[in-house]
Amino acid sequence: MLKISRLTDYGTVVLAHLAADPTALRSAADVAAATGLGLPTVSKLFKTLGRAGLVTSTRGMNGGYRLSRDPRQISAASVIDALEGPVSITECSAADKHCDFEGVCTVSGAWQRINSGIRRALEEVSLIDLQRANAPTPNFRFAGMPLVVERRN
Amino acid sequence: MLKISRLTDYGTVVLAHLAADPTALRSAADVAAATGLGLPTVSKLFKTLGRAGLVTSTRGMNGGYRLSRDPRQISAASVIDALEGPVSITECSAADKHCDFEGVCTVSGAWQRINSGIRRALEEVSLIDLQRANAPTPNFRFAGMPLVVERRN
DNA sequence: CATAAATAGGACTAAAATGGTCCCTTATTG
DNA sequence: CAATAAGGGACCATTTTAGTCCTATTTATG
Repeated sequence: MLKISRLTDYGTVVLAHLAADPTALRSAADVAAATGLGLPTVSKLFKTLGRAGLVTSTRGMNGGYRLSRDPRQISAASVIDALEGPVSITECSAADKHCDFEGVCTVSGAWQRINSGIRRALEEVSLIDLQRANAPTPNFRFAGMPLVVERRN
Repeated sequence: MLKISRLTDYGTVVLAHLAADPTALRSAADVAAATGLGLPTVSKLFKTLGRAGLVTSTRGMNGGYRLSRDPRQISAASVIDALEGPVSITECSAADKHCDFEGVCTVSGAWQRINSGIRRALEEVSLIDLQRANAPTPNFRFAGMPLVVERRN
């Protein structure tokens, strides 16, 4: 457990896809087709990622999305921040949250340290790392026949 | 985000309480009273922690729970493992899970690294760290009058 | 030996989070 | 002005989570 949500996982997939060619402008539909995710889902992801400043969008015909900065500068942490809100292992370790016990419960100190450790691990990995080896969807073949891969959703 | 569940958080609280005196046998009711958590909740936690081997139980009158080993040997990771199942940041990075895309999606490599980083952070913190400074519930007072602290659930 | 105090196991339910879809609006191009 | 994108947000089904409760079992004790 201690999972990121499935949407966040998908978020890294679509971002990794953009990272493959950071200058290209890709429509949500293109990315959906390339990744096998549903268009509405990809759309929703990009909207959120746009608001968070990880991608920039161009509207209108021939519009689409591209990364707002070098993929090396986009960490797994920032993706999670964008799609799930700031990383904080417990409810009370979130910056703005307060539990009625915070005076008593000084367990929080250790959680803060754990939190930093986790955050460090997440900062250290960039989109480049996520994208590396995430080859463009290969064509599966069985005995020479192309295989159709089921969509993910 | 990237939170542990509330139950897991509570789990560390009750374990930290046991860690305060590792030799003492404490009933679920005692721990509930001391921590301000509900008895059924504490009970449920101990049952699960028992199955995971983190606490040993004694049944019958005057029974209760104690840590099964030195609190220094009980890491935050093991508590999470016990209450939420093994730490794995994405669904497919869990040992037994397989997603139909694992052939294609080599994003997984990076997630594995992230996972190890997180796990390391969680291994490094023991119950001792969680317990330290988790003082026995203080008596709050306001202008000399004792204050009642609401139960957490 | 009966009773009370504990844990053990698991069913059940209300509430919250999640994932996915859809609809309507706005912007841009040709 | 028609077609194609993104933007914003509502909506609903499903799953997960938290918390409670009921019944069985174990053990100390008067």
